[in-house]
Amino acid sequence: MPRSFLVRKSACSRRRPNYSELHDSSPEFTFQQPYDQAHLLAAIPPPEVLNPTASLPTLIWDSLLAPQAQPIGWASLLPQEVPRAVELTSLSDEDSGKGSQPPSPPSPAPSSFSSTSASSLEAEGYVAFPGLGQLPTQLAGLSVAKDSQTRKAFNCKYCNKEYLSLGALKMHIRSHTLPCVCGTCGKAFSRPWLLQGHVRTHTGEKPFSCSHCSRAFADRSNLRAHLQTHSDVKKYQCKTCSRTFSRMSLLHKHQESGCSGAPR
DNA sequence: CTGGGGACGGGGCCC
DNA sequence: GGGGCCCCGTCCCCA
Repeated sequence: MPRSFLVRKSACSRRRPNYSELHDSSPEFTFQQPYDQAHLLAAIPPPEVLNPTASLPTLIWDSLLAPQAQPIGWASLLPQEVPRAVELTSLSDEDSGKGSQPPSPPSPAPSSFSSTSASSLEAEGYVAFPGLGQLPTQLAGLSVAKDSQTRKAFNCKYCNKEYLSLGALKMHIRSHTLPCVCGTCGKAFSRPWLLQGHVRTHTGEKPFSCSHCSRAFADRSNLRAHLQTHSDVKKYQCKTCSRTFSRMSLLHKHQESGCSGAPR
């Protein structure tokens, strides 16, 4: 699915995504530059708490994921560096980065989503939005439908997508409201860890390093893709010519350009 | 044209 | 049931 679904690629510094058009204030999460280098260094957690490979499934290329492929330091730059955050309602959310994250100060404050019974909100015709308090269901873009049986279905009013659970819908709605805003460039994201990954583009932090070469990556997925380049047998194979590719997109390109059928 | 890196999205699993 | 975390996937750009 296109990444533009949530946030259309735009120069970060150019515009603030239409988050503000959906509601008018109080981003749930913000990051802001400049980051304190001392914090970046001091925040490197011990290896035992960094074990991003622990839960990786066993795939053909997983053997390449050596222990070095670990975050070498997630900068816990947040607590001191969110001067513009109106209310940092959930620090733990911010720590829930895309990759495995080092420990962070516990956050007793739950997000506004979880602080109120969804069902009671629903019953009252209200829905909670991060940083927004509660909005009338109609304004929030939430509609509740029932199928022909007894099971409830939750429809997003922004796109009419249907979900079977309120939780799934709430998460989906975040993709419309984009509550996580970068304090540096104003770009908005649906989830804290997306913002966290984005912040790395500002900080230059690259916690995921390749065990086979000196490269490091800010994104675990990109490391995974990179590891494919070290493998003779790559993950994606053309059924016609048996040629393998490191990425699905490359395989698609290969097939679209007309596979000759001859092995290469 | 191909390969690879960077950035980022949603779905789903697990706790 | 909700949130954290991870995987898979895609698009864009560049060499």
